[in-house]
Amino acid sequence: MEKENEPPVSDRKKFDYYAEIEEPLNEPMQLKIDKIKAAAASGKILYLSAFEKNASVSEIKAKYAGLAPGEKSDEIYKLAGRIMIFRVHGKATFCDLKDADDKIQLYLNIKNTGEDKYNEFLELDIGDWIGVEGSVFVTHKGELSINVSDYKLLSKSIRIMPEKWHGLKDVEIRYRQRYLDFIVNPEIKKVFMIRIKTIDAIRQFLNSRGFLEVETPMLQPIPGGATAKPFVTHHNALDIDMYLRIAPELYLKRLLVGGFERVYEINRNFRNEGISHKHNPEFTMVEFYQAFADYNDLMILTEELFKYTAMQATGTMDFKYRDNKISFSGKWEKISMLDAIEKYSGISFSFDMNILEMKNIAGKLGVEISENFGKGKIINEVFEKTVEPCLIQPTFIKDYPIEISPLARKHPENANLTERFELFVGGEEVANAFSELIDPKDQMARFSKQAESSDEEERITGKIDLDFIKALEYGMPPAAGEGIGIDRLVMILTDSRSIRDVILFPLMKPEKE
RNA sequence: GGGCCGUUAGCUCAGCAGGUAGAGCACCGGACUUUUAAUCCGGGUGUCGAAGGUUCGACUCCUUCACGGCUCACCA
Repeated sequence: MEKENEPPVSDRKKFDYYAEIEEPLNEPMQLKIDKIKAAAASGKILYLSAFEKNASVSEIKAKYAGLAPGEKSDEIYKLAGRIMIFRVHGKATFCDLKDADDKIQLYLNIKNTGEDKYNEFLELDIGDWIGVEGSVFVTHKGELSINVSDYKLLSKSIRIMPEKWHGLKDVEIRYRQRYLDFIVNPEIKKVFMIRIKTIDAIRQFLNSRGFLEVETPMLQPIPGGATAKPFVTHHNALDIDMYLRIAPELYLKRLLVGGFERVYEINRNFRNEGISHKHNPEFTMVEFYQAFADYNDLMILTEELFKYTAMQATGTMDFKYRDNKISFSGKWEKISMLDAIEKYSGISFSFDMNILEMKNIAGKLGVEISENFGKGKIINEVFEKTVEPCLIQPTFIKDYPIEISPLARKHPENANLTERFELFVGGEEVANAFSELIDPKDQMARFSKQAESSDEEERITGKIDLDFIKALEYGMPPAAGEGIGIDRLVMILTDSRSIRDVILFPLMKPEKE
């Protein structure tokens, strides 16, 4: 970061900020900087502290929607926004002003503003923030406009805006400089509005069902509740390593031990793994727990939650996602994992089968099986390969093998299975839930098995959280819990190709100097 | 991490069997008092992602690297 030609600290006052912005400086920017320097030298204030506006563009547009060409209002409005484009016609000028939700055309006429003010206006640049005062009218061509009588520069823009017509297409710049993306590609705001409304709807729904929103540690001494590599950090004063949480699960369950019956948390989890169009290192989940409920209760609740959320966030239950049409309406299918495999691939697996026979079948399907895979893991691999891509409409897959479900309660009818379901939409998993394991002895046994696993990743996350076991020893009520990946859900609701399209500031590798 | 592709002006993109680049928008100068991608006249503003190599000569060919996209593997 240090530059060789950087002046010593004592000379910093003389340091020319504008000369250091970028090297080399393009001509349009250089001219803007010259303009700024000249204005500053003449005592002009380029960055005001506030502007008292009395209307927004969308309010004006709603109020004067019925105005006919040639008609005008007597009322004077004060609006503020960013200049997006100029159309100069000699002694009259049009320009578009964009505020938070919409944009409106400004009209300046030298006769109305006076010569000095008019000419000064032409010195403004695209990107500048201004406050304007004027009346509403409709042009000959039918465009609702503001006839500006006075204006103020509120904040000066130094950089050049991307192109007005093609916008900003370079996805790298769009993700890195999301603010520019919002300025130039306003349609992306719809995606993020759906995200905002989705989270809001989930809160409303859970609150209405008596769930309490809580906050549990993101900085944890032992990361648990999922199988994933954690981010490691260090607490200086305590001189201990800490981990960013991979899931809130174990803390939310402690609250059930403490007597809370329904809790939820909406926030980030962090997993130190690969980045892809489906994976960002930090992602948002809602996780909730309901005492005295089992996974069947949560299937009913989940279906209601998704339907409510979809309607609140988008106003519809029918979506296009990639090449598929998805509908949240109607009753959602519930099918066990083994039945689903039989339904979609014709293979009838059972735990009575010889493991070699299972490996054989899996091998024929082209599923890669490691030596150490047990029956449950083989079944899951076959499921992912043959069934998952077919689950376009919302489908609950239930009764997962115990081998891949270390925190779920055993199925009462089959000790190889658990009371667990996942919800699939568009061929992808969006929710994962189960009747919770509440027997400390059983939980300890499963943690120990994980800790001894030959899989390195499982071992890292297999550090046993003895305090959690202790909590269970005080008695946790029967409960069911669920996690829903909000980024994934928003991707479906907005037909987004990449998780980065639904995250405001997705992680990007730092640009090198 | 593997494979494939991309990176040229502030933005969107051309270009080249190897002779150091050109359009539109933006920007600058001029005309224009209801336009809306305003129009008309004039002006190209560049470390062709970075570093090596081949060559008389590289934006172009080769190698390595960086960043990004798609895809496979793993995970949500």
